[in-house]
Amino acid sequence: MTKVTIIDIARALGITPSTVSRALAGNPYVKESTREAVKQKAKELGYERNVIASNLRSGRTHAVGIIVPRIHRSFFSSIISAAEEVLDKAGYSLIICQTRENLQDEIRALNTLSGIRVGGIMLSHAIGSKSGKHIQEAIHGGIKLVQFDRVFEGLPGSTVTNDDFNGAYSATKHLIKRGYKRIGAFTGPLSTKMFLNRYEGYKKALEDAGIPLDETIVFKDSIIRENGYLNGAKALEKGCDAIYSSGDYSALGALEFAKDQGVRVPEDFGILGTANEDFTSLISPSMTSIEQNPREIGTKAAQALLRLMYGETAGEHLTVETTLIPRESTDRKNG
Amino acid sequence: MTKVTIIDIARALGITPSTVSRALAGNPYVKESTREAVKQKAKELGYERNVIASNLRSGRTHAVGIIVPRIHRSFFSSIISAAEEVLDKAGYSLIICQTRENLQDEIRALNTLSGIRVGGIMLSHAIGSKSGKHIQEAIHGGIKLVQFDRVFEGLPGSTVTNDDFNGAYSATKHLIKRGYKRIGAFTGPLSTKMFLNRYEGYKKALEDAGIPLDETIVFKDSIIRENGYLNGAKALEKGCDAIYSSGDYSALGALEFAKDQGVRVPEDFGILGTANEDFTSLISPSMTSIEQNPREIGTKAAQALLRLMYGETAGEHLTVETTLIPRESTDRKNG
DNA sequence: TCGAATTCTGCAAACCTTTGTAGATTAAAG
DNA sequence: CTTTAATCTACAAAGGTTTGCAGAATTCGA
Repeated sequence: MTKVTIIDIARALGITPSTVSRALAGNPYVKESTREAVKQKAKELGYERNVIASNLRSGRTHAVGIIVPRIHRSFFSSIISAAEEVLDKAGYSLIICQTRENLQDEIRALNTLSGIRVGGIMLSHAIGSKSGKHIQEAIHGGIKLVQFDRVFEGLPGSTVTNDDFNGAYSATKHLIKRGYKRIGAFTGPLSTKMFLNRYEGYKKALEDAGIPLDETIVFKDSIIRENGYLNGAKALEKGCDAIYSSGDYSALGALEFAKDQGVRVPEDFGILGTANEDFTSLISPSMTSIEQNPREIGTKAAQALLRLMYGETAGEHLTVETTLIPRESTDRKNG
Repeated sequence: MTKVTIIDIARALGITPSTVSRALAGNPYVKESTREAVKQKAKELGYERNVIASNLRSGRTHAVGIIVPRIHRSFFSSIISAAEEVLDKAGYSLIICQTRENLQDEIRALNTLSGIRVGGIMLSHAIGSKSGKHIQEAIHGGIKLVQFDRVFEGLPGSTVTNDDFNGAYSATKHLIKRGYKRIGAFTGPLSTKMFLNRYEGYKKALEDAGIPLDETIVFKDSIIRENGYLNGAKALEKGCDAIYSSGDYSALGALEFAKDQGVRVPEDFGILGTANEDFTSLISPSMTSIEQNPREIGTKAAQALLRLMYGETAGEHLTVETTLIPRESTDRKNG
């Protein structure tokens, strides 16, 4: 049991706890010789500062929370990993909570963190969470907020999101450059801002290349593998020679359909996904994908949170660029 | 700023803080009507218990730490995810730390957690950590320890590991049943207990089937994809018709070599990996693999930690069974 | 109706650190 | 040798909760 306190040190040296506290805290008003003696004795007795007591005095923990839908999704775990590195260096501990896409769990997590008196919260909200009201309520008492990836508007604090428009734009442009002529799109519900932005990027790239938009080859229910398979069939039927997909799994579905039908990829059919999941480099043919750079999202979100807590900003909106990773599934000789 | 305290509630009701505290804590000695009034007033004033203060009084945080090499490795993030669910239900927060396989970071993490006065630590040690000495030192003061996956012997507390012997045994048996006759093994350094156990399981399965062990088709440097490719070549050269691998990535390498050479999988060459990485179900042919059930490891580790903290045990050694996931890469008609 | 048992509540200390204020000591200046 | 300034240290309160002990109120049996 370690229970050496500054009182023990003070007693051993015949001085008071306040002096010991100041000596340890680096207060310049304490004599050098005293400071040395204190440090010496502290080490000798195996003193360990009681963080809880010092937190109580200051009213705030040296911890921050991160709330994500699912920890084990590679996108989120990469963000967490990067954020942890930044926060650890700054002397903050990271408390982790997951919502399983569920509003109730999100509220629970917010309450827990606010109860612990964390200095701030990094949040990517659950699908089941339809407005930011409960978040607004939970972040009283000076708790700072950084939203990343999935963002509600109208909340205080900072945000970090991907530049989805440009990601989709450069993806589509990549397909055009490779000589594909009739490029279909896989996307999700356009009510979600992220999907909308990607769709806009896709449209803009077509427009800039003088290719008319054909809404019959835009598939707005393509976020899972099965639908990718089905919509891949439809796309081929409608004469597409390439697909830009908002996700890797739906792109994989289309790839599987093509292989099943003996359609050659990339020669006759180009496929490009989004997220750069691990498997994209491991399957055959390997799949071109848009890397979202989750580590950078995590780093920026953590740094933004530190700035909020230090009072260096009242809120900022950061974007993280995406990176095109070209692979075999679009690697055909220029048209 | 929420700064309603039990003192405010007490004052508003004309009673004392101690009664309020007891009422809120569910102490049976407080009158039902008083308790109701307290709860009512607490809600009315928006009271939020100051966890820091209560921790200071009790000397212990309602938090536990988890230390892993890398958060974003799917095996570990699944463990973390499952552990979080158990701990959250029990009212504990989970603080996350990563070592990046580095001893220095591991020591830092241990010190941080011990400084925060967590109730316990779940740990899978870094490769760079060669003995448990620094762990021993850090877990003074009643902090409980659960080691999982990578375990040092001789430390207090509990452990949770896979049943590697049986996993390898049933994997090898699966290959034998499918009619493969000459089964090679991919493994890592046998100084690591985990690899040793798997190797023993492989040997036992051969022995039970009356197949003599041939050390020339045991490849002890096969944990990465590249070596899997190279050793896949050697194995085929030596007449193997199947490979049991301690990892999925090296198995993938062998699979790629077979495909490059036109060797048919599973007809002429069976391949079986370990870890059941995402990609194993996504590649073609899909790969049979040993699932390690990381979620179960996480669940058991968290439960074991709770039992330690509640004083229900002084230490236990749990194993998690593995599960064979049969897929195309070994799916040939019985020889 | 009285005493004892039971149920309930208050007092005050304890958890350990930080910090404003005031007092003490030393050094420098007159 | 005294005054002023500069440097250092002590005192005590504050931060909010929990809990052992004692005392008050209530209930019950006799």
